[in-house]
Amino acid sequence: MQKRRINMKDIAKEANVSVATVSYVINKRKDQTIAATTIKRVEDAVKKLGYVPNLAAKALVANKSYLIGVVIPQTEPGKEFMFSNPFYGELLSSIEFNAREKGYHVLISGTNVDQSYLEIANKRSLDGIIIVGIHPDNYYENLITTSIPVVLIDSYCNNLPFKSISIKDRESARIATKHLIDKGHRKIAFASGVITDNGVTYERYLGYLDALKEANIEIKKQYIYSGTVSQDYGKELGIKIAKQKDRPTAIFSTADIIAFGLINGLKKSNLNIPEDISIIGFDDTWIARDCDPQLTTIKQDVFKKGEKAIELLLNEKSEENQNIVLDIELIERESVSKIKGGV
Amino acid sequence: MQKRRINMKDIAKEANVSVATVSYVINKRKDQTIAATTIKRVEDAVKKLGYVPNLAAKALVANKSYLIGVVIPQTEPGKEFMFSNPFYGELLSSIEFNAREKGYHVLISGTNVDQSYLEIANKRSLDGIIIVGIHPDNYYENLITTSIPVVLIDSYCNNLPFKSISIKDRESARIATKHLIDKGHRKIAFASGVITDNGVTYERYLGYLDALKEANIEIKKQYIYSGTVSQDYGKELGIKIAKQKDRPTAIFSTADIIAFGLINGLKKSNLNIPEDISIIGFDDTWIARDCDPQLTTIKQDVFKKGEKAIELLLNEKSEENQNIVLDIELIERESVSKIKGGV
DNA sequence: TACAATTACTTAAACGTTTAAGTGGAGTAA
DNA sequence: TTACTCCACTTAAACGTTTAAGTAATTGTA
Repeated sequence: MQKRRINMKDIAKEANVSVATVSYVINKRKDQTIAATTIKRVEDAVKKLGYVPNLAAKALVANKSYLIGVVIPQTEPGKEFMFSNPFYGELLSSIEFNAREKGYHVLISGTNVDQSYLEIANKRSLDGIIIVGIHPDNYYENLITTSIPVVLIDSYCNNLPFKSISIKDRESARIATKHLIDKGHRKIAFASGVITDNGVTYERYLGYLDALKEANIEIKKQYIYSGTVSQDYGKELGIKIAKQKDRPTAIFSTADIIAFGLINGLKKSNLNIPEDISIIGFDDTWIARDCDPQLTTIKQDVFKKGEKAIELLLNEKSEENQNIVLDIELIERESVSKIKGGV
Repeated sequence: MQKRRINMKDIAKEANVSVATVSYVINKRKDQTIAATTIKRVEDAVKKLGYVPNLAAKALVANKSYLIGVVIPQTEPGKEFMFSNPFYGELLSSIEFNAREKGYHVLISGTNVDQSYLEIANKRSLDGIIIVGIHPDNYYENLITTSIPVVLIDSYCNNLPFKSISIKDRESARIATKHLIDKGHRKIAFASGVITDNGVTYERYLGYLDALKEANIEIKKQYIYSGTVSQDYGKELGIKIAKQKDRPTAIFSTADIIAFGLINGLKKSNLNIPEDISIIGFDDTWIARDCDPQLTTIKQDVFKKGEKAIELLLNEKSEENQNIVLDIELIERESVSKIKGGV
């Protein structure tokens, strides 16, 4: 025999009050006056019977689920999440932590084909959706039609009416590239994942170009590499670059994990880092601290990214800035040095 | 003005049938006979009005939420998930994928203090809970009281009545250690995270001992290291081992990520791998493929682990084996060699 | 021809909350 | 004394489903 769930009715009976009173006590409603003795009776009954509210019922009447959907990029639809890049795992941790602080829970999901994620969101009456990273174009179009609040993390859909959190992507790429230029480098490569219109990668590409232009360095197509955000691509690329005739002396990589692969590939090809080639990464995940040599990189505050996302999503006050841009910091470690025979 | 949600009543009106009929059509109930023309009318109405079912209402009446809770270990309660170990990220991907295949969604959560996770589970009427890895002891005791199905992944609470998925942890550790012995090693170290009673680490420790005993090798306390499952610990340990007087010639590490750190630490101390020290890892995550040298390791099928977990959780047929043990495979790469001057 | 079975529905209660509106009674003001 | 305001509740509808039970028309069987 299935144990019946204890509900408000049971509490009401036990405390000798009506169900409404129980609801008022449990929700600590300020606009209702309840006698202290009654409150005590209800609270005792809750403890005695081990009452746990039924969120489904609450969701039904309030049309509010206390559920936040987080969409994480996947290597392929239906395949692995991009947790091989530690950045996403850390971000998810932060989102979950901050959501729970405010009484919300997190539903995860990968990129879906067509509008099925919105269907999930509606079915579940999600209170908000956080979209991390870049997804197919039509993904965003569908999103516009929903009345569920959306926050975009790390994508540039400036023409679309979404709240967003990002960092100074273009500026940070400029700073990273300038750091290499300041060390005397002029043959500077750019290594990234796929460059898409509304992605951070494109912004970082622009920042890279900015720095070169500022320093009057010619932009060379053969120094611009783009593949996937993975150690595998980085390694492959490292080996390729090592073989290249007019080799770059420094590489700006848009992710630590690519930089990590680059180091592997270059070292495998008997090049020394930073003596032969300087490398700068992006994100400052643990990978950066555990490369050999340790990675000079652009640090972003992942925890804050998650925190702000939840804040923005749950905040109804629309006076607030709807597009938060967080600061970054250049962390100098061992993978960048002055150019050989440099000034 | 907030757009009102389209519900079954609207569909019923549009299709000129009762709400019950709509429900029967939408749920494709085999035990109900509905005229083909009626089905068509209802389906057309659904499309026309863009009806999306309300899962909260469904959950309320059915006491079923189509929601599965996944508890992921955290570095500290309230801190980051252990996604720095890629194994957990991959596992979560698999769980989410397989859950969605069956119409369920995944709610993530970290380890919580006291019984609050169960409270969440009850509030949400979760249809199942998957607990990944090891959690504080009292965590499991609380879990027993619930009527929600629980599946444990990678923990050994044999005395507790939970379904579980694991691999042959003890056996695989024995195989790994034996592999080192077969290569002529006799000074074999064991490097792991914290060894807890019901954890995989303890089982692997036993397997390590099994192999040594089989080969009549004396067990030396100074060869048994345990810290945290992180590259940081591995690196620190590598440096420490390099300085040690009677250094081991091989190390069995219970996680690729520790092995990765070990390689870094040892190389930093000017030892060569595998020439000076052989290393074998565990899990076969991408880290194993991208160490330099590439890691010999024990491969486990992470996708299958997630798949079986969902299967076991959702399967009511209790005739089935309630403790699934998956196979592993030794993957030989570059980090293990015959002992120097060996036979 | 009578009645049983089948088909194709409909009716209405139930799930566990929230909340607007209602109800007495006590206290206060005129 | 009457009227009004608080206080401390209660009543009952509503949220959007599912489903057991009921019904009316049609078909099948003896």
